[in-house]
Amino acid sequence: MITNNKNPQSTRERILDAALNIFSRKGYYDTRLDEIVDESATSKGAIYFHFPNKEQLFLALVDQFADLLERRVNEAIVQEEQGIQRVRVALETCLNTFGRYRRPAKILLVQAAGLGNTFEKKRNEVNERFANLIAVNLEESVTVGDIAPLDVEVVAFAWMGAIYEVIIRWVHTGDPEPERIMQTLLPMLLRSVGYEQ
Amino acid sequence: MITNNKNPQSTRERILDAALNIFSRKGYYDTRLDEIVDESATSKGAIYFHFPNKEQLFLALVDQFADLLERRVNEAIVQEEQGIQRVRVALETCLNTFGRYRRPAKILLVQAAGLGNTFEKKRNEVNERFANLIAVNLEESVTVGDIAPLDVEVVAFAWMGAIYEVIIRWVHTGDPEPERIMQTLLPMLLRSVGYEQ
DNA sequence: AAAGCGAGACTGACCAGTCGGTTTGCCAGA
DNA sequence: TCTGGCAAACCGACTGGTCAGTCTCGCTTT
Repeated sequence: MITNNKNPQSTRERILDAALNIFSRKGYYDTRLDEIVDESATSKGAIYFHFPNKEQLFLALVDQFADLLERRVNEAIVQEEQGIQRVRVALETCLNTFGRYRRPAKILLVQAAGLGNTFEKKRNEVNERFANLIAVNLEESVTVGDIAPLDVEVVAFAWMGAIYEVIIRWVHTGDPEPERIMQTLLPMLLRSVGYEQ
Repeated sequence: MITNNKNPQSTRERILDAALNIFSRKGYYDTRLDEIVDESATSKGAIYFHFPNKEQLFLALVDQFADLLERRVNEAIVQEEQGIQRVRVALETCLNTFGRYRRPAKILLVQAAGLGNTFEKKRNEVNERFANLIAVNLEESVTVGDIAPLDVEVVAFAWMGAIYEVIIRWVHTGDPEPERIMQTLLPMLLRSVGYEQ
């Protein structure tokens, strides 16, 4: 396991790290590649060696975090038996993960919106992935009889929106704390589909 | 009421109209001022006579729509007596207004996010206005005894997020239709605070 | 004639992306 | 164990297109 670097982290990782920091702080358009170069202590050449362009560098971050989130949710879900319990742990895991990874959350939730059509496509794609995950498990909850039938698609998107907005606010202002979010949002969402804990 | 224009619409309005069209279609950064010039059949000079810069032109649109929305919600609310009924018509009015004004909605909900700090500030400001409106009326519902006590601040933001996300999806894809949104989202949100129609 | 309004050619800062060059790691052959 | 050769990884000065904003001029209205 030999690296060609004095630095323990690979160049690619250093770039991703720096990009995450700056993008999450300034947003896509206000971030200059040269800032990423400085922060990562690499060079333009290195960036363009590892990534085709600025856009793809950004999207790599989005994908990276979306993958992580999905993996965690799936891992958590399979432990539970079908029905509302799966829905609950899915929500818990999302909230937890966002809480633990504030900067990636900001990139995914905030910075990836309103950047033009390429980014919107990506955001839709990611959203659809998660909304679908929720919808499937809600549907199962209905089948299993945990909750009454409802329009799971709309509910799934509404839930995501609710989570996003509260998290975004927390990302911006540090308030309300994850603790409080968990205590209010989780029961509220479950109640919204007619499930009283 | 004499204008110095052959065209019935004032120049300022033509600019705002064109800007709305293009911004909502392409987003802030992908919109060229020259496109707005073409679409509005005016000139750079006219734009810079009426607006200090591109950013302010965009924000003028955001404000314009936020004002409209707030006015409508307030008008609707005063007709009802305090408590959950006010909450219900506030939601109804929001959903209705977004439904009727698709392009402005897109500007407010999508294009104003992720554009850097100036825009985020504005978005927060607008959000806070509406979240507060909701929170106040929820608080009253609690006082009046329509619903059990809860963390109205978190709920308010969660509701806004839920509405936003579903509306955004509709704006993008045309689906689900406002009808369906109304039928699912409204009861769901009310249920989330423990109020069964 | 002066103010109000608008036209549109022009400018210059900015910054993503390029490109010729260097360094490093690795291996084959002697 | 040295050597030379090669490619992958990396460096950073430079470029060229882009576009927000400026500026000068002209028309219209009072």
